[in-house]
Amino acid sequence: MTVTNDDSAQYLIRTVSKRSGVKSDLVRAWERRYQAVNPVRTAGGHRVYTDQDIARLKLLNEATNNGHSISQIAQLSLDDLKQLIKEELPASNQESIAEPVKTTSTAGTRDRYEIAQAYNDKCYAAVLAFDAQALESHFENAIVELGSEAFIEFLLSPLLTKIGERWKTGELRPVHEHMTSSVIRSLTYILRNNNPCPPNAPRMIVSTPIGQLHELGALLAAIMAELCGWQVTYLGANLPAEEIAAAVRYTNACALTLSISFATEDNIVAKEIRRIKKLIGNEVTLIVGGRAASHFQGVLTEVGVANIQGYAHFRELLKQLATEYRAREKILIN
Amino acid sequence: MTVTNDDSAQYLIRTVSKRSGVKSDLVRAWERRYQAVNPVRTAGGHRVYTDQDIARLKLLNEATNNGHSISQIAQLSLDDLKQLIKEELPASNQESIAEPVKTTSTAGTRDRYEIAQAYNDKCYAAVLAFDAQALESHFENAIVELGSEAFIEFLLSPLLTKIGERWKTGELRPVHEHMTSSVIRSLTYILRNNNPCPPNAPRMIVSTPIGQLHELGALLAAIMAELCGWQVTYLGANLPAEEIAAAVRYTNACALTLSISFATEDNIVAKEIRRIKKLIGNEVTLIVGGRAASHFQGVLTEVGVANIQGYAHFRELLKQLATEYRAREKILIN
DNA sequence: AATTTTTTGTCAATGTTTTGTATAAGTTTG
DNA sequence: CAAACTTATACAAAACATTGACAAAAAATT
Repeated sequence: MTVTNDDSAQYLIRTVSKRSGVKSDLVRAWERRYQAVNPVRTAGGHRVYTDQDIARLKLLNEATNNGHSISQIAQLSLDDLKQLIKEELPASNQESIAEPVKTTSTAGTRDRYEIAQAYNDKCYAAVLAFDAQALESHFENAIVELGSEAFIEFLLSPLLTKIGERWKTGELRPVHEHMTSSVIRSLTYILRNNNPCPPNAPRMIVSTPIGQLHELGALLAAIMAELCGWQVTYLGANLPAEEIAAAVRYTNACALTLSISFATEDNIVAKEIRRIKKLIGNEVTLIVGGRAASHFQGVLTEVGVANIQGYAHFRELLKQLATEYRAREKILIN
Repeated sequence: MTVTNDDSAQYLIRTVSKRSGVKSDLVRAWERRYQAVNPVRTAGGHRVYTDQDIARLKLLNEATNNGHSISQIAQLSLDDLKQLIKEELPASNQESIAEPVKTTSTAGTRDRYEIAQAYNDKCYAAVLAFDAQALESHFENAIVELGSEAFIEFLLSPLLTKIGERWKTGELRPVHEHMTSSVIRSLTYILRNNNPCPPNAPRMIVSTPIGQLHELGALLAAIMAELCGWQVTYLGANLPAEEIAAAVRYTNACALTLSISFATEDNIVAKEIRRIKKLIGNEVTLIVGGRAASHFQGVLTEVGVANIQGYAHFRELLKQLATEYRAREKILIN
């Protein structure tokens, strides 16, 4: 993986420093002493870096903070570095000595937004070109650079919206969406490992009712819920009410999220939602979101479902519900 | 997880000390007096340790605390040390998570088969219990312990067959399959990373024709193809002929694999296969496999498609085609 | 039981390496 | 021209290495 990335070098050293968190002097020192990066030069000799270089420096920074010596890891490949960081995570709970947890000089919200913007363009271009490898590679870098939260809020969420729109205009075909969701599904693995879910996390099922073939929205919901501390079982799209309800029962889930991104004229969706509600009962919180959810406002209010109003709203709801259920769980135990 | 076979992970002594709980001076003393570890050195003479060294020192520390004399145990192997610790505390504080002990020397085929057998039971139990987390965890361990090849041949392939069978008898519901494929899809990431595809790999599209909702077979095919050196774009299940053909065109794929695991009475599948063949032409190799593929033998021979006869057959075909296409590519370049 | 020997963890002295940062003087860029 | 780069050299704090010594604990011997 990550074979081909955008090789187009474009950043000067101050940008690289700002984004990676490594001071300019140090970037040069690492290059001089250990060839940690190999930027090309302008005609005048200024260093020009690629996105990969930034990701690389960011990882090197993190790894050195974790105790690796720069001289030893400077020449590792991007993949090896990622591996290295990943292996660090489980070790952190073994720390006997209190460590001065170094605040990784995180980019400000403003910066992140702009970075995400740049990634957004690249990712969309990859989708349009049907280049799954490039898409995955961009996503990987973006997760490293932005962190999971910003990745979802500033990149994934807008990107999926954009894809949805372009699909309607005909610029994209259904396969584009399939390919994209395929890439994102395999990325789930990284995101999950970045935020290992707490042991007493409440469970949630995420799916799409019958007739709703678009799974990007559901996928986004699943990822967001995981990041908010839920233990999510994602089922994919287009499932009958009975199946969804069975999954809720099996997992003992306390919430079910359905994504509806396409407004159909028939009343299948409404029917399915009613059936689902009946099957899962009132103990399980039913959440419905998606671009076309408001089209079914009638049924939603009828069965008493909160319609999600965008990213922030959903996130709040998830966090609130999670603490609520955790509290309830505690009472049951005591 | 946390498999310690990464030779690239290199730490200086302070980190080793912090992680293992053995003071730096003592680490050096143990090395000097008993060769408890054999760190390599930097050009300047600093000791550089691996993850294994850390694990080793951790165990040595624990063992000495338990009353063993360092001189006696310093040279024991990692496995022996683990054994030692285990015998000491039968049920007290089992703090360390049971680790999938990777035998340093590669297990023989016979062993692997048996190991896979054990995992098979565990995995199926997880599927039955609808426990996605457990399933993912078992898969992760199995990949480490068996290696990608054996994982697919001895575990994944039989497991999916079993799931398919049990689904027919009604022991499993469709959701079980959805959950399983969801887990496997996110696992794709690991497998891909284990076998980075070569730069000049031939491209393949994997999907399922319309009406075929079962994606496990396709997923398995995709994973196998990736392992055989293909660059695979997986599209999921239930796609119309036009979409699949579009994907082939976009990616310039030289092969298309379809999985058919359910024999329908209507002739939609036959129709779709004919259309696909027409759309992609003769330049693109069309491969059809799956439990129910033989049910459509008529169409398959009509359009000239090889029907896959099991794991080994598919694997051979993949490798053969890959080299064939790579050779053709070379000619085109020269 | 008392004495000697060995084992083992810790420390100190002294010199070297690593590594982040700083300064100076020249060059490129807009 | 000013701001931002460049190279080259320098510097100091932190970390590491080696050697040798020392005392408590454990084991062996008398």
